[in-house]
Amino acid sequence: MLSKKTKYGLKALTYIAKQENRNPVQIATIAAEENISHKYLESILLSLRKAGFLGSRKGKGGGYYLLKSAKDILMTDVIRTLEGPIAMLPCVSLNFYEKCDDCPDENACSVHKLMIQVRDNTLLVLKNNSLFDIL
Amino acid sequence: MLSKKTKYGLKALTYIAKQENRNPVQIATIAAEENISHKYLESILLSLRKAGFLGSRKGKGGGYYLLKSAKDILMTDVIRTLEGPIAMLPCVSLNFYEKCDDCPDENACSVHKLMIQVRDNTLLVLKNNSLFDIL
DNA sequence: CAATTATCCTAGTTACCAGATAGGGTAATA
DNA sequence: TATTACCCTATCTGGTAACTAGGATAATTG
Repeated sequence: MLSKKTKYGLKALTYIAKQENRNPVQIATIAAEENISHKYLESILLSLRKAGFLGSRKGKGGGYYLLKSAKDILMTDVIRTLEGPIAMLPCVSLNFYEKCDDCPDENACSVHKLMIQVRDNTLLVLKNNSLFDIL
Repeated sequence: MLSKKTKYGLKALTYIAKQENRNPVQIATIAAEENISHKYLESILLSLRKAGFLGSRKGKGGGYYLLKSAKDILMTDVIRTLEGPIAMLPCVSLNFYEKCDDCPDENACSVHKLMIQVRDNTLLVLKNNSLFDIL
């Protein structure tokens, strides 16, 4: 299951990407329009800024804006930033690999093999979708 | 992420399915072989029995055994029993649908559409894999 | 029958964390 | 210099995954 954090983050990014002009969008605006808790959204946007997706400006007329083209923001990257691993098991994660306590040999594990298939199919979708694609 | 419950359940099922004969397998045996907490596994196998995958026999020589052919036990069914929804968002779940609090119109939600794609691709894999296939 | 075996069932416990909140600090603008 | 809006750290709270405890119940075997 995707966390609300990731869902909110994706919705906020699309909201910002949808703007006609390039003006920064304020947290309060997004929070109100997308029905997200203001303070919670604040922390999410902060993560997205630190990860290099967003830039920000303080003061009057400030807010958040995209740092790259929507076509260059891939779903895999956003999800890995906010959610963490995309795989259904740590032992099949490409970016957040972790060994299972219970498996002596993961190549012999039937669940492992199955989850690699799931992972690859999921990645296929997420890699081929940019922020631009989901607008 | 898949819970350990589901992972343990799948491993236990494959362990039972691997038996040469049709003799019941004891919880203790599976727990030891697969490095799973005995008591925890007990509750998992109970769920699988109630869901109709396993049968059980008490007393000496008792244990758990498959109620259907391994080919008729689909990954989708096992996962839905132990894990719940396969989809990444409640609003795109086929079997555990739930409306999102924040979305007034889910057909207008960009995340919603993306997650439908992910769900369909995941289902493709899980539907085409039975217990027999992952042995 | 009685001893043993192994499942059945209900009820905890513990630790973690997602989601949300609080409050002031800091920088930019007008 | 007043206002705006992001920046940052800390904290709270409810839910739940993972695991544990202990006895009841039923089947087998000698």
